Amino acid sequence: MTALHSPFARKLGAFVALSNVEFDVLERLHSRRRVFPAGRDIMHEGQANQSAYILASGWVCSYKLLPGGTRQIVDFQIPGDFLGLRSVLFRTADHNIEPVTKIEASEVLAAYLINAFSTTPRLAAAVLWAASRDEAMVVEHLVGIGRRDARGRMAHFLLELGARLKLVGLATREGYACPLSQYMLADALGLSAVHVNRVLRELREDGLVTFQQGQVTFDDFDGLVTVAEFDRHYLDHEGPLMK
Amino acid sequence: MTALHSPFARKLGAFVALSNVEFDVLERLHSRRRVFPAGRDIMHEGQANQSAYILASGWVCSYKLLPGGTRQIVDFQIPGDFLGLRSVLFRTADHNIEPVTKIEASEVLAAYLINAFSTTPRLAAAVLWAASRDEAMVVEHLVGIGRRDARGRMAHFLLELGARLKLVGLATREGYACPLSQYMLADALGLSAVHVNRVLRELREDGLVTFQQGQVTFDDFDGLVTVAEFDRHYLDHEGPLMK
DNA sequence: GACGCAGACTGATCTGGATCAGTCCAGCAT
DNA sequence: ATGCTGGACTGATCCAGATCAGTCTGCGTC
Repeated sequence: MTALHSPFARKLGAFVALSNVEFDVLERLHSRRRVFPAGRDIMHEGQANQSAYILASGWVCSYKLLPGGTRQIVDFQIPGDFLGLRSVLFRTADHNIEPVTKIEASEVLAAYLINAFSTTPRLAAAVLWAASRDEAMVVEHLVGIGRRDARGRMAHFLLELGARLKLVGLATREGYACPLSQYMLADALGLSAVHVNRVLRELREDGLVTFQQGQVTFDDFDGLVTVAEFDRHYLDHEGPLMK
Repeated sequence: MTALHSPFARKLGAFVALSNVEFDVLERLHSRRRVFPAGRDIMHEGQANQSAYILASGWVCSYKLLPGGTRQIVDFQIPGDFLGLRSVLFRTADHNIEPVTKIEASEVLAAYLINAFSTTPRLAAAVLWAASRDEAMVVEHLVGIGRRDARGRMAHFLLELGARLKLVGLATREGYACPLSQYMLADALGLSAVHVNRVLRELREDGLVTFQQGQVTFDDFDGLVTVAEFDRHYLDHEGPLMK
């Protein structure tokens, strides 16, 4: 059953047990499918009247630029994730979105969404859940940057990404394919690219993880969990909440 | 008209122009009002089946603890803010909540909320908006910790708090009352208490802000905005979106 | 009125990670 | 074949902020 649905519907289905009608509304939500090339931003901070998207395939990152020229990547999105939901709610985008790879995404019209809430109110709760899950990830990211050292941050980041990808079938306990450059890791983790490189080497030399040629390999999963202080329950919400 | 409503209804009213019926539903949402003393946590990470609250008066902070013993304060909540919405959606709390002062808060039952979404779907959008606004603040906080230095972080933090408090009538352009200790600031900004003290002194000596005896005074608002790289549009969403 | 305690504050020292200034590839365009 | 570009990688140096080890209030309490 789940295999028939989009990653997005699958994700929401993990929260509320959805009826066929609700699944239908969901699938019809993403009507206009579009393809974007890697590297060129699809959304800019300050831009008004942006539409939101649901990511179907590929990776993107959301980031903010500071006047000083540095950037902070807030999060990466993978298939099934919302892109720019806040930008719709706020009428003007409060962050930038750049495809890391070529992506496919379907446009979601705000009016459509509100309308779906009226006809199928449980979807409102489900979308609220998805938004809260995103927030939880940003919070975890914040804690990492505020209180973990570079090694811990990197370890935690690689594990979290693994957990998220596993959920959509793109990772195993062994590892996963990862199209991120060390520069992007640096911008995400609040480090310099130079230091990212060193930390990655350390982790590799300690036999914990290897990140080379776009491939993350867990050499010692449990060891990595330890240095990351990774909470194994984080992100598994054990089955639908609302029946 | 707005003065008649709770801070929470006021906040949502800033997003959707609410009908009287909708206002009524909103006010009935927070039924059971409770009082909690300062200092003793009202929610613990890992705790199941927590209820959510809407803060009516006082300050609280949400934080996470790391195994190492350090803590990261994720955000402070002020009147009108949701407490622990994620904990309800996830069934188990993913952070701790500690009242900074004595607080009054009204319990919100999940079933009640879902029900309100069905009868008044526009409220669903409004709550989603409020949740997104919270997320936007966490994101800004993340960017600050990741890419701003200690001075900038502190300056930005004090300005943001000012902006939020002004919205509920608890601050002016001159300053505001702030019950936070330097230790709390440290835990929020990812700094040590010692360094918070020094940064605060620097900002005071530079004639930018004074934070003494629970009182924040903006000595040079524009100067502060400059060192904080504070976006003046951040957090003012210029009137109701949905008419 | 002394004891205990929490918060603000300070100086001295240490260190994680930034910054600077590169090299060394593997494409890929000319 | 030659140059160019972007990412991975390295060594040397520097500095923002942590840590350690205090002092100095004011305030509650026994």
